[in-house]
Amino acid sequence: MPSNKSVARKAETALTMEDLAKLAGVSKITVSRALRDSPLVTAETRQKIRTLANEQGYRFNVSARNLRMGRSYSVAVVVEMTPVRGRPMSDPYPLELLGGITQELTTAGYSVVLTSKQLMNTAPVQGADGLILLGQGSHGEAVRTLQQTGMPLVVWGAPEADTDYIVVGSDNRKGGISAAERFIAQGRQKLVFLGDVDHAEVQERCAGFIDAMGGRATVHIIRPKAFTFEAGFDSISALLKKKGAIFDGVFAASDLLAMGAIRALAEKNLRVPENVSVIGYDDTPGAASFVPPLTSVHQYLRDGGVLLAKKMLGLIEGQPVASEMLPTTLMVRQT
Amino acid sequence: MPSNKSVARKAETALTMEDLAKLAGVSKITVSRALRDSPLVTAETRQKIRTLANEQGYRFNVSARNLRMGRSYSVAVVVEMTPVRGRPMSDPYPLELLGGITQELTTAGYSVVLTSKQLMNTAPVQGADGLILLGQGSHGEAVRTLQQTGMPLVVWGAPEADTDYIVVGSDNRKGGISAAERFIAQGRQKLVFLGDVDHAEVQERCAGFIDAMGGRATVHIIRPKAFTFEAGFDSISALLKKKGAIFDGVFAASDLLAMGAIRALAEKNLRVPENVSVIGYDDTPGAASFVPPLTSVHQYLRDGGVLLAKKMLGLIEGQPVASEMLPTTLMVRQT
DNA sequence: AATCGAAATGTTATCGATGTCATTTTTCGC
DNA sequence: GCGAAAAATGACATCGATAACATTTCGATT
Repeated sequence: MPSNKSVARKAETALTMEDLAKLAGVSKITVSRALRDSPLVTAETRQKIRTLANEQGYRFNVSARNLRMGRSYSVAVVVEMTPVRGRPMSDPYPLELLGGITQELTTAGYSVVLTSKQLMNTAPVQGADGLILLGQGSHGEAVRTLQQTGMPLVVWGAPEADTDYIVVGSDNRKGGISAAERFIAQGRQKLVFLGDVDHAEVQERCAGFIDAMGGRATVHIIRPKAFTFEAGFDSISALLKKKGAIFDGVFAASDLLAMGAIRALAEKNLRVPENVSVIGYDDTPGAASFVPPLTSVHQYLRDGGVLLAKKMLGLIEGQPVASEMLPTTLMVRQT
Repeated sequence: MPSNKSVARKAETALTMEDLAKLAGVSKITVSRALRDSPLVTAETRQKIRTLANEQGYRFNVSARNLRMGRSYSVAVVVEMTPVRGRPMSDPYPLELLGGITQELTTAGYSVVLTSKQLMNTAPVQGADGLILLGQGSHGEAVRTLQQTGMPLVVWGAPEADTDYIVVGSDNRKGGISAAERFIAQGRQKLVFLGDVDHAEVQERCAGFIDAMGGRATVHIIRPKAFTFEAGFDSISALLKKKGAIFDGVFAASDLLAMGAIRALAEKNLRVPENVSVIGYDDTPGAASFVPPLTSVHQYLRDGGVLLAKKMLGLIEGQPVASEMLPTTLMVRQT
């Protein structure tokens, strides 16, 4: 049974490496080395000191190391934390990215400091070793200003033309292509793309989709403003009312749009996928449990977060780093 | 036009207070005081030093202060950053809370360190001045362990019986009451509550709702497992198929449920609100732009975040702090 | 057994800001 | 205009960990 020495100590002032050193009968630098797994210390003494540290409930003082090292071992992440019009409700997505980022950076010994555009000039952000930007859509000028500070910078989103900062994003073009490939395999002839192509990412999906179809089918584009169930329902309902509007496949820019579309089709007694095949985007939780289970393009957001973090670590360590797009996977279900 | 001295300096080693002191012809402690708005320094010299600091692009060294002060001036926030079954899609809600927390803490000079349950025993979290827990549902034993560390602790959620930690949450009971009051004012007689009452927060809403009705109407409870549009649609569709099931009001535990309900009613040509009145919960963005605009119980999540942060700051400063529930507001629209 | 070199450990100085106490400057009453 | 109190400023030590350099210990080779 372990002693409760450590608990008893809690009230007292915090232990330092020097205290441990005295207890172990060594110098404090040896303690430092032991706790950092330095090869300059015997496996034996390392072990001795580590167990001692545990017993005594030693807590490493981050500030002291940071001061000495001239680094903060922290990365600031800029997130939009208020609901944004246009992508309502459907968005646990920044959270998933954050999950990946946090996991990777924390494991590497960095802390993740959350911030927003408005708070960027506060000391903790200014003092961070790097900056990760999670925007939706374009960043442009804001990024340019940030680059001038020389702080390592990584951005989530779609790569833009003439920029030289590191971008990590989901390959929307390939997402569109994978949807097209499925429709080709099914021999669909008259297709509908459903989504606001003013949106940069949606634009990419649409372009990849059309290019991959390569004229094997007609593609009619409908551009609802929102990404919601409602918008999908209404768009397809309206389309079905027009006589002569016949189609056998729908590729939607979000799962909610796709679900709305399916509901609209069902109301007109069109069967999915027999009459019309439908593919959604995002593979949100809920797609799989929808009735019928929705075929959807999966984005690896958590992996995206991990990748953002890895790029950042690379930049901090001065390694060569390049932008990268993540693959997508078409999750084939029953639509 | 401002000089670019500061830009020129960037490449060099960072400025310290001592450097500023030399430039200003004072001692470094005076610089320290000036930048902290200490009353021990003349308004004049303070101004002089501040402008100098700006010109030179001085950056405060957080680590040095933290070491000296024996504090980290950081608060760790524990969030579940993977999608959780049961509350799919519908959740930008931790983000809104985070927004409020970040705003308040950062403004108060603290940094917000993001973390997860798995990463709690890493140094940055261990060294934080406090811990905010954003869970959904119960915390129980986990909280108890944390309390033993003596670290200030604030939790988001519903207050539980025999606990003594600080809780901030939305007053679900009052949310239910406000819905009831509206139905009473409208003279509705046969009501439906739509939501999974196994969920602690939903349970509260339902209880408040029924208590406030005080027998003025019958309340039939339907408990879909999910909070989705789909679930709402299916639940109400099924109910409408049963003959004899007549009702003139629906109170749903989420906006999506309410929207699904409305769609189901519309399919049976029941008019909202003439035949059936519907009230949702959360007032998600999208509720207002729904057709028809949805009446919903608004939760002040951002304010919730701010309040969490304020309680935390209070705890850190040793002030007496109590748990608190936030009010809700019934946003009356057209349903 | 003596010597050399590698391995292990120790000593000292340092990172930048701030509390404590000492010192200088200013203010104000008579 | 002098002295005492108040206001403003400064010198020094300090927080805890680590890099650079110094020293000791140990092992192997001849």
